[in-house]
Amino acid sequence: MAITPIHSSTALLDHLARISRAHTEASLEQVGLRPRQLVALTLLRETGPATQQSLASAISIDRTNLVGLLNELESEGLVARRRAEDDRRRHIVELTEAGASKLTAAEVALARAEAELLHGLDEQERQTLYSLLQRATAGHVVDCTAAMHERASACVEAAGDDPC
Amino acid sequence: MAITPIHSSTALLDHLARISRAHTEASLEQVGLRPRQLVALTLLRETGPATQQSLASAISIDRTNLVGLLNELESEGLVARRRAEDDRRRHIVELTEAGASKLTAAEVALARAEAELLHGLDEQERQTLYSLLQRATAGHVVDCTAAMHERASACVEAAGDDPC
DNA sequence: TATTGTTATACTCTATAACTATA
DNA sequence: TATAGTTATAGAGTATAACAATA
Repeated sequence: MAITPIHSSTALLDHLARISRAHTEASLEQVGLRPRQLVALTLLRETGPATQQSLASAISIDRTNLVGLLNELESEGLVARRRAEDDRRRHIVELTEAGASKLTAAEVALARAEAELLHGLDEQERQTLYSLLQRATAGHVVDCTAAMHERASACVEAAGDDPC
Repeated sequence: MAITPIHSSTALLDHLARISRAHTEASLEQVGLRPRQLVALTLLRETGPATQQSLASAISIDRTNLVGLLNELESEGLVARRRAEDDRRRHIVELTEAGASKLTAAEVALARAEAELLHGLDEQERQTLYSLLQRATAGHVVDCTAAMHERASACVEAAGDDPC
């Protein structure tokens, strides 16, 4: 039985993400989205409506930078902001139908570039990678939706250092 | 047999890489490395000595930005630059023993943060993810080492749009 | 007093163009 | 003329501090 070597996925993740951006840049630009906008729309679809603060922490960008990002998306009608009724300090952000359509269009445009990115893997392995990425990321965003903000304090107590 | 849904790993990759950076930032800073420096050292270890241009394309950063990155690494004795004998325009970059040690130290420091990042996956799944990432990235860097630069023209013809 | 969203701003990262030395 | 490395610099991305509205 061999000694388990040090397997740092950190560098590989950073590396592959960078390669991915290079490959998908053209496809995204063609649709008119930037990488973080794609991530934001994807997360809004997966988790539903969210406050700006929960969305910011969920996609790991600063809340101050999310403002401009949402301004752009909102001006294009891809997301909608409304005041939360129970706490008028909060904005509830949600994906519009146009946003969902654009997201689907982006994914179609990305499919080819992504196949090129992952040409070293066969179809089943790509499914496995997707599944693992999905579950790995899900462990960090699942409690951050707007619908759950009432349970925020309990969440923080339960999760320890998870800032959602 | 179900229709295969659109599985865009692009957003997930970008997302997880960003979460990863947030988690590993402290560990890396503690060792004194930045993310791209970690990637550069890792790739130099995997592929051996490389020219700056091949290294730049291999880790997907601009060759102009690689200069400053290598200046820092070289001033700390982590990498060494020497002129290529057969073509004095080229620099051959290689990992020093100090660089290899620092890389190992970084990986040890990262192990804990990485476990936290991937807490949604069990040990076998983490191994699978690592393996998939490694093979996915290997498909983009395998022909870019300095030892292969003699075969560069043949490589370009064979690989089509691979710019190495 | 604390929190949400916002603005202004400094800092880092990335990409483009031009220069040198070698080929 | 073309290429490898370098420099300078503009643009995009990111983080920090302060403010207004609300709790």
